[in-house]
Amino acid sequence: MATKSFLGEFEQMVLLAVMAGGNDASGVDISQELERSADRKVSKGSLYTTLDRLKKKGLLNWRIEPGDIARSGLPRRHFTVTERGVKALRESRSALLNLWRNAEDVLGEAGG
Amino acid sequence: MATKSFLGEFEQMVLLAVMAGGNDASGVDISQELERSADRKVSKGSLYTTLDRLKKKGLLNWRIEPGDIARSGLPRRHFTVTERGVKALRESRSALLNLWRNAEDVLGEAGG
DNA sequence: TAAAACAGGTCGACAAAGTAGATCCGTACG
DNA sequence: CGTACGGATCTACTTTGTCGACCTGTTTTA
Repeated sequence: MATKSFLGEFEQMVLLAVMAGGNDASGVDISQELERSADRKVSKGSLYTTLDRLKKKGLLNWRIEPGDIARSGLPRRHFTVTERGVKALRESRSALLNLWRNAEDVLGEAGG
Repeated sequence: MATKSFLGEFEQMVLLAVMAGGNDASGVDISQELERSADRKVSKGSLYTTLDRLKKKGLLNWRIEPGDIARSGLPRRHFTVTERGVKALRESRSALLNLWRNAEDVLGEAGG
């Protein structure tokens, strides 16, 4: 368990946002999900940079969807969290859940 | 809501660890809690650096406890999460909870 | 009592993550 | 054409994350 690599806060959120719509999101989907669920506005730069890093770490992948639909013409990327990504997410969640549990007195119940 | 500042992953965990034992932890308490609940081993350097930064941001405070106890007459710091710290933690938790909820299909239930 | 062995902490430095603005490219529209 | 626009990339800078080495008083102990 030595060199476990932890997810940064934003990385974690991005990964989660990718999965939110069925683990096949476009850049726009992601930023909308982030804005909705985390009340967090991100710039394109921030988002794509993070997406790239996540891929470099093998936690995420994408395929190019040749565009001939809707707005027709432009290809766009569809992102998918990999197995490793899901695993990292689980670990991260479990750690946080533990910690929150122990601080519950002050933080208040998780449910609310 | 403009310049909301988000907690980094580690900062968050440290804050949580401080509260775990009643919001009055020593450096050692914190690193033990981190190790126990998050299965995460941290060096003194990492820990104290983060603690300092957290204080600089007003999310944490400490007082020096003059040492007069048994084997260690050394003074040590006792850390406490501030109101703002608790607030930041709550926000962070709520965002993550939302995101997790939407990704539940793949991550599995939160309860476990 | 000098010198290890310790506990608790501080420093300096560097890697990784977070963030945004300018820019680019192909398409739609007037 | 020229402008607006969605989608994405690049460049560059700030914050966080992480450590190892060093420092300072305390006990132990030969």
